[in-house]
Amino acid sequence: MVNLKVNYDEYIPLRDIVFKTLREAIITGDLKPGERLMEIKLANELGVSRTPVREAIRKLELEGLVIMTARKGAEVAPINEKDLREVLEIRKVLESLACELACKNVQPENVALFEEINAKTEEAVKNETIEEITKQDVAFHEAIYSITKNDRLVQMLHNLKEHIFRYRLEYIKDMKNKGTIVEEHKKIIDAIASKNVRAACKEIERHIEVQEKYILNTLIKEAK
Amino acid sequence: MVNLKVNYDEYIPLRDIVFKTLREAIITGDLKPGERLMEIKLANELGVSRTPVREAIRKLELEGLVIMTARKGAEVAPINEKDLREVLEIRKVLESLACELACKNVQPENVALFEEINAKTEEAVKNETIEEITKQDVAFHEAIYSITKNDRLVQMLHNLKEHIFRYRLEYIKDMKNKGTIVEEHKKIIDAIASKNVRAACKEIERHIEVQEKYILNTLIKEAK
DNA sequence: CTTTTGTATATTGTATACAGTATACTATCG
DNA sequence: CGATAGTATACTGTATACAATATACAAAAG
Repeated sequence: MVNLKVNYDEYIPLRDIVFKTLREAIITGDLKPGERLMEIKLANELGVSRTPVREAIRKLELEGLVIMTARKGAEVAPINEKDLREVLEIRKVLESLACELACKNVQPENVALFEEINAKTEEAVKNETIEEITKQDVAFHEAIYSITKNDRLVQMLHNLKEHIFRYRLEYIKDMKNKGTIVEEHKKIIDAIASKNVRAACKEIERHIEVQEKYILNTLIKEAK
Repeated sequence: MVNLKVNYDEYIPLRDIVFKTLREAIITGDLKPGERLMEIKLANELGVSRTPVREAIRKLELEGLVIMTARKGAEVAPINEKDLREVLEIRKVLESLACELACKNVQPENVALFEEINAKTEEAVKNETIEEITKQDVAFHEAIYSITKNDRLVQMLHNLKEHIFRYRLEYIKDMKNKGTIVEEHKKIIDAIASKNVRAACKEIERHIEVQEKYILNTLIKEAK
């Protein structure tokens, strides 16, 4: 008998496509803070009916990317300093936990991957290709997540990252900061490689604090 | 002119009522792990149409209380040791963060409330009224949350607590453990009152680890 | 008797319809 | 001219209808 199996992952309900589409639009700023999400309009634009749009909005609501007002509908959640501080405060301890777990589970091949990613990051910094820097930065954190063996933690970090991406675009453009990313990552790699939990946590927290300062600076500058 | 204002909080969409109802049913075990959530059946039982039921399920899905299978529908998420460990691992660092923030913001009147709650807990332990112990235990943690000034953290802790409640019912029944709750809470109160971040974090983490052991014990016993 | 195939039924996925509320605009009154 | 009431429109909330897929059972073939 031939071993055939339908890949259930191939079928994606419209609601999930709509969900991802809207989420992306919010994160990139295509849909701006305060902008209303009108079901019929979105349904027409996406070529679907209201039902999948509504279901997608329910999910965005729980992720905190949209705010509901009864009988008025959804609007894109505002971005502000308080929200950013809250998210980063939480992200700091969760990334720290991820590093702690990474220290426990790390294998030589993981370290090799970390270093490979960081080499690519360094290259991207030299070429000043912002998109590539961002991509490699994400890859680096993902590489850490992948060895935590805590799926829920990974999921939560992904969710937080979505929120941060709404701010971070500006941050990463700030040239002064780019060189430090590679150095910071290097310190984190060394700490994890030597299974030094305390150092790994300290470094990742510092790494996020640096980000926080830059993003907040950008925010404050923009507000002026 | 009379200052009248419609209270928008009074209107609650059916989807939210259904959501809360189903969540409660899952947490209490009314809906058992693996049980299918069939839309028409639930809609009939609740006296509503499928639409609000579906939207409620979308939220439960994102909270991780139900698992979706494409074109087959939702079923109540299983409870198992891995999931519990993951949730507790995360909860530990988030409760710890809550304590840290509480240390920063604590006022004398907050400490008074903590002690009032703990006195009630002690009373409940003496009377061996399990329901009251649980209620006061929740109140204690809520009291800490309320001074963190991080709404997102509070929301996340609530979500995690839902998951833990699915296990904790058994744990709290175990008499041997009851006395220690009051002692542990006392240590946490003292640490927060004296703004000793390190001690507060240590004590809350230990507090959760004790819980973890008891719950895991119960789980393993049941599995046999 | 076992396996396969066909068919009926149940269930989800998606679209549409209807009802009620909010919003914007216009006309009327003071 | 300003304020208020009336009316039309737009939008959400909820229910229902239709389509496609999954499941269960029975009949037929081997």
